[in-house]
Amino acid sequence: MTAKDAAPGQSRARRSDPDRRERIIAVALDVIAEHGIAGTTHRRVAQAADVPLGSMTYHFKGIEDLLAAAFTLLANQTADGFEAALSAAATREEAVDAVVGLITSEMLGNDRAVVLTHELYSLAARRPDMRRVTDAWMARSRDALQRHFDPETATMVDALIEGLTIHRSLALNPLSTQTVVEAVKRIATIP
Amino acid sequence: MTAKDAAPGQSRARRSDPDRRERIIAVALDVIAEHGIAGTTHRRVAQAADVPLGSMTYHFKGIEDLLAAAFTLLANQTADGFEAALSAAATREEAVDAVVGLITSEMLGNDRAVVLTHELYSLAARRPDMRRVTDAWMARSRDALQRHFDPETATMVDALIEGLTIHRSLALNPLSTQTVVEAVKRIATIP
DNA sequence: CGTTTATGTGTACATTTGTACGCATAGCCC
DNA sequence: GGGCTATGCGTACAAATGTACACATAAACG
Repeated sequence: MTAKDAAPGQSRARRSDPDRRERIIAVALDVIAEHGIAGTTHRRVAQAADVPLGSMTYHFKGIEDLLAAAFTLLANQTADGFEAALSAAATREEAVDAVVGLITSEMLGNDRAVVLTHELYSLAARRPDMRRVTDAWMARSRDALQRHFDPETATMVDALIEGLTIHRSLALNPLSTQTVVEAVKRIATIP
Repeated sequence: MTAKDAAPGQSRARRSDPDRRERIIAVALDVIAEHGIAGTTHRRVAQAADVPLGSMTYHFKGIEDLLAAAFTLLANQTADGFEAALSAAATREEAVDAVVGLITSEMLGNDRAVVLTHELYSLAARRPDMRRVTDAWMARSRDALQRHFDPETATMVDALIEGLTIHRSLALNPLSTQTVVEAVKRIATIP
């Protein structure tokens, strides 16, 4: 095919913006967050992204393909932020602070992220191909944590982050930051 | 067409089946676990429960109503088991063991329960009326834990259960029971 | 036993869905 | 500038879905 995109000097701008596919994927995440997978249709995503319906079948093999792309983006974005926060920590104390920050921050804790995570997890539990997305995500998280904690503790911290994030977003009286700090410290402190 | 004719008609008359509604609800949970909310339709549930399609609209106001009933059942069943396990514990050590048992047992940890929980959470995050189901569930869990732990610790343990359950079901190399024990002990041990 | 009533079901139907595909059109080479 | 081709889109269509509703029939009642 004409996949030769190294046209020197000439901006190879085709008919429309080449970011269109990426934009559709990003918008799809918003649609999923608002309506759930059950309410995510080609037409709704197309309208939200302001592209014609035909663009959907042109850019994606099917609705499953779109979902896969969207959740892959979610996993990468989240893992990026996760790694960045933990890489910035130099000491173990700073690492604990970073973990607390991740839980209480808007990155993991906002409603959108929580909904999307749940949708992805329930999908991954049912579909093996989606499982690879969560596997890669968890592997990156684990590695980032192991920069500061021993493997077993890293696993525990990872699980604790998951649980605290969920409970903070769902609970009637959300956990205080104080409690989050205490919990992380208890887990991260080796007796 | 055939409705007006004197068709041979219904040969499978099942008049007395007072548990039919309950059975449909229970079966609906299985369908949700297998196909997700997105793949849960009146027809699929009807077929799984071996009832005619008409029974669906007869017993439920709509598909949303069915989902609400199903998730309410899930919450009650799970909370019952949760309370039972913790009520049986007499000492703090037994309570810790009970928590570990809940995480590693089939009640919370099997794939079906995990999928259903995720589906419920993502639904609850989007729909306020579903939120009441999760609220009641979490309140019961919290109370059960507070029979053995101080309020702050109970909250932490609750979140930890959530996170460990999820990671045990999703992770490539699932956490060992040994690690679960250690994590619960660290959280439940007040410094 | 005949009539009435409440309960349950078969079926039709308007919508919505995913997807395919022919046509239009912009970029590129001569 | 004139064609050629890849790229993108409008639209059509079959399948599936939620839901309403006219009927059938078991149960209750006299």
